[in-house]
Amino acid sequence: MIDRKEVRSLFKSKGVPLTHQRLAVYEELQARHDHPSAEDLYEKLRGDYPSLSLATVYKTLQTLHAMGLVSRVDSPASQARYDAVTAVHHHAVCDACGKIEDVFDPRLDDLPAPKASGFKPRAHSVHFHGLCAACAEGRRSNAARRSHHG
Amino acid sequence: MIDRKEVRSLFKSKGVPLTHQRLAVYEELQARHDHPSAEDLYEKLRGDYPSLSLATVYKTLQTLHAMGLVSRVDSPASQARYDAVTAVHHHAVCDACGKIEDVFDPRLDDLPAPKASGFKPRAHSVHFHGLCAACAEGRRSNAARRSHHG
DNA sequence: GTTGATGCAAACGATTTGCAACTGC
DNA sequence: GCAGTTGCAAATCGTTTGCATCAAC
Repeated sequence: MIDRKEVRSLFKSKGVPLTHQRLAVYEELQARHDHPSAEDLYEKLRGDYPSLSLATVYKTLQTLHAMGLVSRVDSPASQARYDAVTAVHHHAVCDACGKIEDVFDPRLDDLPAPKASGFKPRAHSVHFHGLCAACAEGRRSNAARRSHHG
Repeated sequence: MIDRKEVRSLFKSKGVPLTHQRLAVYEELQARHDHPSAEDLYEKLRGDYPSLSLATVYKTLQTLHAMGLVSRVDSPASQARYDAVTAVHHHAVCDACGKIEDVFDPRLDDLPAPKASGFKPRAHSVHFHGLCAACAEGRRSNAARRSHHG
């Protein structure tokens, strides 16, 4: 748990201005564990910050994510990607070019089920994130694929 | 590998009309392993089917997915969900209500890395899919959250 | 011949962007 | 005071939908 003082000094150390909105979004996110969306946070924080805009929440989440203070659940890919392989398998996603490779490894197919809270698992999948061979070598041959957000 | 004859009889057995477009999308998807998006498929198939529309590709992918012939990579969630927990952890996603629960289990944190193709893994996460306690019991207390697509 | 799929264009929801006003440092 | 952020509204992107036409069975 990172307290307000630490947050303040982390922002300072990175030279990023700490605004009320940024602190509010971060503290709200710290206070709950239901993985809210940008919209959820906006609706909640509107009460305390009537002038807050949804665009600011989005920008703030990007900032916090870039600083490593928050994580995004699921893939940041905005487009659904399809696969004719329906057998159990997993994926390796290149963070640089967005390429998705299939990973077949029976050791990944049988993982301990989540114990908590009565969840009834039906399936699972493992996503590796890292660099594909091409990007790791520095030849950015696939880089064109990804329309880098920023 | 499912050949054209099997595809035809599978459609017939389910009473789903097999159109040229559906066969084309499915065979294109079978032929490649780069996990194309709907748009990718559309651009590729335009050459052979100049009258093909993007909407048809989307509808066809839904149909194929419903029949279990293709799988979607990543989560079908359309909204990004955030989390102030940046430590290594995993997620259990309820297919009925969309609720996301954190899963902490050190046995999931150290999985065999993908061996193939020179991929350099940096991190990974496991997504369990199934039913949360509430939905498994039939009380759909959280169902409102999910604006069921269909 | 019927039923359901296609193609088109408009609608939609999530996210981003341009720009003027404002605020943290 | 200045650089960088905010708020607004419009733009953008992926995806869905309504409806008339057309193809599969």
